[in-house]
Amino acid sequence: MNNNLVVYNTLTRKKETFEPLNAPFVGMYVCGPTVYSDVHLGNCRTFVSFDLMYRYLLHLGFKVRYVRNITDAGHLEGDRDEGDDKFSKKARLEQLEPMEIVQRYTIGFRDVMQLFNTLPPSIEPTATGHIAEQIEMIKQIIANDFAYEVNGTVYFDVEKYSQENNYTILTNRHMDDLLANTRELGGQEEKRGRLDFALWIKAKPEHIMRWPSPWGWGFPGWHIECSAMSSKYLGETFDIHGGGMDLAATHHTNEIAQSQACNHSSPAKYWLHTNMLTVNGARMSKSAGNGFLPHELFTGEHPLLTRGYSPMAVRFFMLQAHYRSTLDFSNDALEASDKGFKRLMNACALLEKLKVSEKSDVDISSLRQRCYDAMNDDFNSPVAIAELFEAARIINSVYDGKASISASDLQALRSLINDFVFDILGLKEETSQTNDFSHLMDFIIKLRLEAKSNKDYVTSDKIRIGLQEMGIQIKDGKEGSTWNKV
RNA sequence: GGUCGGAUGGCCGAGUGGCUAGGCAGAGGUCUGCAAAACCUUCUACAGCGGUUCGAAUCCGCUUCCGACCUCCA
Repeated sequence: MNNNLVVYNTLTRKKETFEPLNAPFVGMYVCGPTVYSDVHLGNCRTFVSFDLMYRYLLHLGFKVRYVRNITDAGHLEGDRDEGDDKFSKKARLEQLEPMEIVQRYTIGFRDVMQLFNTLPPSIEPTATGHIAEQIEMIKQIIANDFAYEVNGTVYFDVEKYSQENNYTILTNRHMDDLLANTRELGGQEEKRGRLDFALWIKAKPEHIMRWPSPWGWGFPGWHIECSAMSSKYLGETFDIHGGGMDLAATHHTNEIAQSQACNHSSPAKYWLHTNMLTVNGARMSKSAGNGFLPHELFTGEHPLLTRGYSPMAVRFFMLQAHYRSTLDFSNDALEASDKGFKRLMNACALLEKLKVSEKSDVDISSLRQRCYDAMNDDFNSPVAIAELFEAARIINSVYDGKASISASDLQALRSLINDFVFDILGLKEETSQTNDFSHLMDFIIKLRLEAKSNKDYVTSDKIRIGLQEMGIQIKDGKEGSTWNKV
């Protein structure tokens, strides 16, 4: 197995050689969406980034169990231990059952993920489907004396935990500062420490989503679901835990604490965090109201966009930046990526039309190695894409008769494109109904060729310009004409 | 205020001690009935000020500016 993979581990704040606990098996847990509203593009970026990692690990030959949860219960509005969870609040607004909300946005999420050509996870567990596991875990944490119950609500005792453990191991903050800077919030009288967080929350009478527990009717706290589900499906310690950077300070910090307090073991060996998508330099987020919804992007129905961009062009745009960098979202940036993406895909399509020669003046194997080097360096897709544009240049040059390629090099080039462009980067051609359409186009192109050989340029231009207006571009070359959608 | 991360050419975005990133846009050329595409050549760069070094965009210090997290968010 080719494994020179190095990943940036948030836990150690440096790049480390990726060595699975139990190779060739890899356990990867990624914090999924909270399904109380449409996913915005920032969410999508995270899942596209982890899709890239998943695909690359699979390509390297690892047997990956990829678990990505659906959070459909318990997420509170704000850092309060009282108040509504997001599902019942949204449900009242829309006059729907909470599970109706969950169903609607779960389906929406999966549809969008499919449009972005992400592979489905191996397991997609829901929080509501794992209430029992969460209760068991809370019971164990109480038994280990790291949690306490007050009036039907169970809190995690952060200060006690931090006496024996490094609570802020993931973000390197000082406990003193945390204690000094935590906001004074209402309704927290029953907590012993101001950093304590809820594991189980007592349901108020009007609260719809509720389950019985040893502490009465309630619902799970904000972080316990991921601890319970990751350990259930991947074991107490697994290889990769991922999520957006915004989750590190609170959600992941608390997950680590819960797992340590429950199992006395660290949940994951490598913590991988993806950076934020920004708009005009500020983070795209639901609360900031600067979120782009996927369909706004695809249709172009947004004040900041001049036109729509296809899911694959957007995926390509995301992959042109490294996952740990912020990526700024703008019409100009998308425009540039869209053109580059089409250039790459057009070259890939030409691959089947190349003529082989005796000799080759291109070096495919070193190109392939450079693609591996890029991906092995913490999944550096932008560098890999730069190398693939070199492949595109080679393809175009051979097609133009300005370079030659041997049969074996052509085969190597084909497998390079297949492996990296389609399998690893997860890009795909977007032309729909290609089959019927292409017969038609062959016929039209033949007609135009006849007109051209009769020097009937009025007709040939009429065809070309007419097709152009329909979004189909004719390109005349030495070997005849080709076409593509614009 | 604390913690962390940034500042790269017209735009996006890699790189991180010496060697072209790449894409888009711009300029010139080849090809071409026209157009487009493609190919070739080319232009614009490392926030500022010091320091280390034979050599710094890259390391160190300071300054300025920006962002994220510390409150739900991927």
